[in-house]
Amino acid sequence: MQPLTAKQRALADFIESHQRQQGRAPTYQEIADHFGYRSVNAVTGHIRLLRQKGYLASDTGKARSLRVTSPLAKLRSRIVDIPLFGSIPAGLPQAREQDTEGCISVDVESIGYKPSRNAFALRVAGDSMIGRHILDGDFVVLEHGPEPRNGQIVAALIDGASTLKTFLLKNGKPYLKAENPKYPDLVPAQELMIQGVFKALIRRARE
Amino acid sequence: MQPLTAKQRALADFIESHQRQQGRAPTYQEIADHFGYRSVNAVTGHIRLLRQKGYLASDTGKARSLRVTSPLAKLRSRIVDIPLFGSIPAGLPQAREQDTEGCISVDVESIGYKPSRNAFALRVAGDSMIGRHILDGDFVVLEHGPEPRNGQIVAALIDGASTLKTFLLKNGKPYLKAENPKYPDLVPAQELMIQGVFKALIRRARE
DNA sequence: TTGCATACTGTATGAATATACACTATTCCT
DNA sequence: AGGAATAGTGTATATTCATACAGTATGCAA
Repeated sequence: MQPLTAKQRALADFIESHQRQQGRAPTYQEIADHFGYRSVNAVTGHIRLLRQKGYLASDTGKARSLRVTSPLAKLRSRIVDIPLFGSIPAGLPQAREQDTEGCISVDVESIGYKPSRNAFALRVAGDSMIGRHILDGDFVVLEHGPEPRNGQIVAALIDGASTLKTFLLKNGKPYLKAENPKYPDLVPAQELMIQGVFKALIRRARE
Repeated sequence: MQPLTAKQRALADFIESHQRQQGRAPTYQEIADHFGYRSVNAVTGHIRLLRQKGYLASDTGKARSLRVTSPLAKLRSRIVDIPLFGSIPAGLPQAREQDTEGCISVDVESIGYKPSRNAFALRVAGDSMIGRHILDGDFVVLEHGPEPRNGQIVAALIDGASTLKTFLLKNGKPYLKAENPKYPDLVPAQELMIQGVFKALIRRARE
């Protein structure tokens, strides 16, 4: 790709940040206003060059159709928002709207699967799953609904709090196992509410 | 929030998916076309109701300004794209454009810090960092540039391949330590290229 | 039945928007 | 000095687009 001049890079950066912050691309007029141009044609010229060099794309005649063709944007796929629950009191039937403390946003490729509407995220409290390399403070993405298979990690409601455990089948009976010797080993999974199956994990570095 | 009718939900869904796939919100005409309406006013009515109920926002008079006010979208912050390198041969000066195998896209909140232009991601190969609970196949986000502090996890170029190690200072001298007894313990960090400091981790569930 | 909300068709209009044409100034290279 | 590329001002215009006005039809509750 041909290099950009300073002005052209500034323009491209502005278009990209406007797109992200406002949710829509700027118009030529808005670009001109931002840079203090008294003529929209100052913008037109720059855009033409940016397009020739392959940094911008747009549909002729369409309003607000400017797109920065960053090489990364091409690789990015669909971004999904997964609600982060502080606590899951009971059945989480349609709890998506309530109790949402935050939001995990990742693209589908990054977490390796396409979350359904029943996906949710939890912040891990405690080190009961350290044997499976899940740490206190990690964020786990879980899928609600599917029947857990032997050995999968699940979130279960135990004594009013949701806890991560390994789901085990022993002689056909489901058990939950904590992956830390400090915790009681096997809990019969009878009457337990399995809230979700572990799908992905996000960890932040400690400072 | 008041509930939506089936038609209204379909409309909201279309607006959202159009926004995501095309990068810009649809016009009233485009919505009408998509649903086969012969009049744009069919759309106008629905939009008015969606706005009244708080599901949609738009700036009057602005083109393509429809925004779905999903409760999650409000929580989502800026999404950043981090290039995923297959391998980092040498100094990674401005290697962002090349060698990019993929793209990790997350919002800033989710990974807990704002990546700079020097951030990059690697797929972990091997279990040399299992002592720090980083597994084979995990994706790690690293920040290039800052001087690593004692105990931080870094990616270093050793024998032509980048490897994760713990950065240690012993008597003022920098060492690199693998967190697995199977690996040689301390490697003098002299002459080694520190490529980045560990900032975040993304793990997919094994199937 | 009488309303009332939803779900449309059809027409119209002004503002928003992209984009072409005509020029000037500056910088950099030859 | 001359020419090309970048960086602007100013004016104009055909679309695109949001939105208002005037209706019709249907289901649903009082």
